[in-house]
Amino acid sequence: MIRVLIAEDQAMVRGALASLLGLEDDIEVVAEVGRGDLVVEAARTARATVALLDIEMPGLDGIAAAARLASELPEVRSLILTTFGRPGFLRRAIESGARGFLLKDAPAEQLADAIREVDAGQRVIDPALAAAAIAEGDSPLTEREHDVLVAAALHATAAEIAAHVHLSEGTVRNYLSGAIRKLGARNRAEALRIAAEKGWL
Amino acid sequence: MIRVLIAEDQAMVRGALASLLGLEDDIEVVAEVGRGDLVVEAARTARATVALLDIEMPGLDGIAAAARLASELPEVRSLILTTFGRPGFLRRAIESGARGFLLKDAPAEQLADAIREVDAGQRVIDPALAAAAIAEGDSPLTEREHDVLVAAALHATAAEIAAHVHLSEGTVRNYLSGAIRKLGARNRAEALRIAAEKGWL
DNA sequence: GCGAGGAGATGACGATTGTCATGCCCGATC
DNA sequence: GATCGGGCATGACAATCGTCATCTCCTCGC
Repeated sequence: MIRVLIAEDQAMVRGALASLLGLEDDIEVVAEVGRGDLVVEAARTARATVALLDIEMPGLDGIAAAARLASELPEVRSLILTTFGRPGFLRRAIESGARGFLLKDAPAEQLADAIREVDAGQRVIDPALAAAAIAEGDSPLTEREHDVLVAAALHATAAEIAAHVHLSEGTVRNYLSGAIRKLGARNRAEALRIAAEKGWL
Repeated sequence: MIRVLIAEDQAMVRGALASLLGLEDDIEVVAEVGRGDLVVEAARTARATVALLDIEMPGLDGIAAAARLASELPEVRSLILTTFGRPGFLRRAIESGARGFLLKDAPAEQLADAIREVDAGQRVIDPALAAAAIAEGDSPLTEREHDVLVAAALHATAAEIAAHVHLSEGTVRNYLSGAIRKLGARNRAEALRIAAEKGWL
């Protein structure tokens, strides 16, 4: 019997996935959580063997949850199930120790098979997405450029960004300028769109 | 027997919802589509009585699909099932003839009951969301301000926006200025965030 | 010790943006 | 037909933004 934990913040989808897996006679859903920071605890007490993790979750995102599982409960295999096929997400997920990466666009029948393969120790990755991730390459952004860009997504003006990342306003503009150039954008709003699309935020 | 059509673009979620509804013995899933523009056709041939519609779909969004159903197949009751509790979405959904509005955050057990109520001719609306929609009021934006804001979300510079909506660059800035003031924002990026949050785009 | 190089800051610049006053055109209303 | 208001445009202005050259620290490697 494969003991599965489901981590997904939308209760309706969580319940629906559980019902989908309930149809399989070699799979048992032993835990359901709606927040990323409850994953490790629930996986331990329910003795899960596979963790099905959404990325967008409150508390802790699915990639970070996979990293914690890998370090604290390495016998639990993580399978990321997410909406967005951002190459950067796939890369970070694999680096975090996830064993599989599945899109919610994939047909429902594929889920149980993917769980079985991950449970058997194999890796499950959408081939097209893997190719895209390799072609995409890594983020060209410096760590500071990345931080400033993230702050720019939350705060409107350069002065606010500067206050939030503890830099001077001019330096913020310098980093933003670098990010804009590297991303081929024409202003910070476009740079944010591009970075978000590629999963580099 | 309640004959349900499921319209949801993410195949995995669509299949999971179908499996969830399959557990109910008075509900039958008679059609599944992944695009909004296939809803009316599928509902007609499958003789559905309730349409479960996601909002974010390619081809035609769920709200527009509900409007088409209401005019072409008025005997089919629409139930919107969506991720975002944006008050503007609820308002537009109801105006489009939808009979229910459910969030994916709601517990899975609620789905079958909501479908039964909608099928029986009742309305199903999350009370908290309804209150928020009433408190929120309607969008304060002019039709032109709305158009320009939408164009601003796609095109980066004022000149590009102007070309896209067939206005002069100065006029575009005037409308953006009005939208920024009405939304309490401090620049166009913040105005876009606020409008998107409230479902006014 | 010393040079290289990265992080951060500064100041200047031109371009873009946000704001405002003003004017024109046109359909609606009285 | 006069008036009003909305849609659209223009021009001017200050503030902000994007870019660049330059400077100071600090750290690392030799």
